Amino acid sequence: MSVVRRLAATSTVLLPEHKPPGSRGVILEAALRLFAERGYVGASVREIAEASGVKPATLYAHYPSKEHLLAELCRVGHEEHRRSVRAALLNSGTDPRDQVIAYVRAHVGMHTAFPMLAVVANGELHALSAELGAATFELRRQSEQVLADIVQRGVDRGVFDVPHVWLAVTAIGGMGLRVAYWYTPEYELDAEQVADVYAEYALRILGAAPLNLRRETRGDSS
Amino acid sequence: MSVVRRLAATSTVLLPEHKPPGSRGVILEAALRLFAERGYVGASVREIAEASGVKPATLYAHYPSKEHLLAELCRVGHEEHRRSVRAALLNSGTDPRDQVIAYVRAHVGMHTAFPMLAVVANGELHALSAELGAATFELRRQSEQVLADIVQRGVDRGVFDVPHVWLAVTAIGGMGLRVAYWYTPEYELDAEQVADVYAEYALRILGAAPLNLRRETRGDSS
DNA sequence: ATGTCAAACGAACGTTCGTTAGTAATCTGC
DNA sequence: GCAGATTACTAACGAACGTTCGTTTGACAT
Repeated sequence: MSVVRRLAATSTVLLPEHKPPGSRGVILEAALRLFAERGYVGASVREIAEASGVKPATLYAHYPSKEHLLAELCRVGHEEHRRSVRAALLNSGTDPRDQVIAYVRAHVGMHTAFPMLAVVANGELHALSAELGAATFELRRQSEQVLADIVQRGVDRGVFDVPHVWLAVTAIGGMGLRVAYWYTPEYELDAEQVADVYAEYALRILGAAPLNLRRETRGDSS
Repeated sequence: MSVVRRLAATSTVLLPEHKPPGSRGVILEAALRLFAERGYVGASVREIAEASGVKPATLYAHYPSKEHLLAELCRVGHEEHRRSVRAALLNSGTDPRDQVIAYVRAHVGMHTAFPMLAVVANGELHALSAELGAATFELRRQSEQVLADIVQRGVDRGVFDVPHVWLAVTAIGGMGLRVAYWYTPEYELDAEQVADVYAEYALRILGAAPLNLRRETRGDSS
C-alpha cells in the first residue's frame, strides 16, 4: 500500500444529475473513484467492474471502451465547472472584483464538492485521444479565458493592479486546482470558508482596490 | 495521440549532479521523461529501455525494479527542492518577507528548471509503496513546514496579515506546483521573471506590510 | 405457452506487462 | 594476453491487460 493517497477525499463522488440511471451510473461512479485514486492507466476494467458489482463483459454493454468512460467523466467535470462558474457570474455584479470573488468561490467550491471529478477531469485529460478529448479541452480553455477576461477588464478599469495578467490567472487557477487534492469534509474549515479565503487571496494577488462593502470582511474567517 | 500534453516542457530533464554515470544515468533520465509524459503506470519498462538504447533485461542490472526508478526520481526531486530552498534562505535576511521571497523564488525556480522532475516527484509519489516512499514523503512534509514556519513568524511579528496561515501555505505552494505543467523556456517571460512575479503574488496573499527597499519593484515586470 | 428484448454472464482472445535465467561480449588490472 | 568482473544480450516466464464472442437469464407482451 502507498504511503500517501493521491487525494484526500473519499466520498460524494458524483452528483445525481451527472449519474445515469441503472448500471450505467454505478459503473461511471466506480470508474470515477478508481480513476481518481489510481489514475486512468492504473485502474483496470476488471477493478471497475468488480466495484460496480458487475462482470467485465457487462461494462462493454454500457460503454464502448474504457477510454469512453474517462471521456464522459472529463466532460461531466468540465461542464459542471462551467455551469457553476456561469451561475455564479450571473448572480454577481458588473464590478470585476465581485466577478473575481464569484469565479473563485465557484472554482474552489467545485473542487471541494467534487474533488474526485476535478482530479480526474483535470489530471487525466491528457490520457484521452485527440478525438475524445478535443471537446473537453476546449471547455477548459474557455474556463481559463473567462477568468482572464475578468482580470483584464479589472486592469483596464483601474481596480486591479497586477504585474502580469496571465500569470495572475495561472496563480489563481492553480491554487484552486490543488484544493481538490487535500480538501476533505473533515478539514478544520468547511468548504464555504475555504472558498471565501481563497477568493480573498485572489483579490490580493490582483492588487484589488478596496471595495467599500467588502474590506471589513477580510480578517473575520481566521 | 493525445490532444493535450501532460506538461509543456520537453528538455533539460536532469542535472548532471543528479545523474549517475554511464547507463544508470541514461536509464534514469529516460525513466524521468517517460514517467513525466505518460505517468508511472503508463510508462513501460520496455519503453524506458528502448529510450535508453538498452534491452529491458539490462535495466535490471542497474535498478532492482521499476518502482526503484521512481523512488530514486522522487528522492532526487525532493532533495533538489530542499537544497534549493535552503540555499535561498541562507542568502536571505531574517525578515519573513525576505524569506518568503527567497522561498517562492526557489520553489518556482525549481519547477521551471526541472519541470519533469517536479511533476514526477510530486504527481507520482502516491504510486510508491510505503517502504520506498516514506523517506521522500517526509521530505515533502518538511518543505511545506518550512514555509508554514516562515508565514507564522511573519504573522507573529505583525508583518503579515492573513486570514488563515495554512490556507496561505497551500495557496502559495499550489500555485508554484502548477508552474511545472505549463512553463517552457519558450514562454514569453523567462524563469527568473516568473519567479519574481509569483514571489510578489505570495507577498500579496500574505498581506505583507510594505518593505521600504522593495515596494517600488512591484510593477516593473509586466 | 411462446416470442421478444435488454441485461448480464462465463470463457476466452491476442497483447503487453514487470521480471528473470542463462549466456555472450566488453572492459580492467596484472 | 589472460583472469575476473562488469555489462548487455536473447529468450522466455506467469500474470494482467482491454476487449469480444456466444449464450443465458428474467421480465413482459402476445
